[in-house]
Amino acid sequence: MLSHLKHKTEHIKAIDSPCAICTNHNCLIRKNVHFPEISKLMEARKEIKCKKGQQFIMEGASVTGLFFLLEGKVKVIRTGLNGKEQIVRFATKGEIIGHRGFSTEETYPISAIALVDCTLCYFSKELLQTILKKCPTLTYDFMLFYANELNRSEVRVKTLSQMTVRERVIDTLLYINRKFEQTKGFSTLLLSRREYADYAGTTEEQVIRMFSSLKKDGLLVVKGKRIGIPNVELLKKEISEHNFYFDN
DNA sequence: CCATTAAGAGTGT
DNA sequence: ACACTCTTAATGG
Repeated sequence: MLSHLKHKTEHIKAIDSPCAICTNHNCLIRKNVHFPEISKLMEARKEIKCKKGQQFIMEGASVTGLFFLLEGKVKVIRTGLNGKEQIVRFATKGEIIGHRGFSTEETYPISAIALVDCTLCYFSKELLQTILKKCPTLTYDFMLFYANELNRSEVRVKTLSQMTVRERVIDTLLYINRKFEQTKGFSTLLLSRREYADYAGTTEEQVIRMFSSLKKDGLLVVKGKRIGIPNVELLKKEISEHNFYFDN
């Protein structure tokens, strides 16, 4: 996949000053670009193009670095009990991928697969660690990020263990809805029913049945892979009756 | 461009 | 969970 680095014709400007002119203002590196130490990171930055369906992090592989998603959409999965894949989270532009392996782990606990063509910024583990020791605001931003991620995963435990199938599917739909943009009332992220199931912790069939059930109730608009929520507040009410609702 | 095939969606048991 | 039908997307000549 490093062969894509050869094709640099598109972002010639970006090579001189990659992070400073980056439009991705959510990026933690971008936010702290005023630190002189960051320039080392910018120089060592590797831009990786990843095609749809391509896996760029392999579960169990030794950790070499960390990815920032510059453009695209990614699913982060981990292998479940009977080889079933479980979708841990989805990632949009600006998000960090592979951060769990970054800490003290030797190997990545997750796999990451591009859902559309992606552009990734790659930083080596060693370099990032030395920069973090010298750049407190960057380290603080990382800490906030990790704290948020921990909260997210704790909420997830509750969702998966205590919600009904119907509630989990609705929760998944709302999660996708708030995380990804929509055009003309439909989500820009196209997922298979299987992928919805892998996130909601159900089977493909139950997702299909739940979709047609919600469609019948007028809570969901389904046109093939295009999924639309006509009234988000109404759908939220379906799960907020018996559950506290968390935006994560 | 059309035809064949593969993949995914949907439904009943 | 499985088997089956139907629809849609991909491939190849």
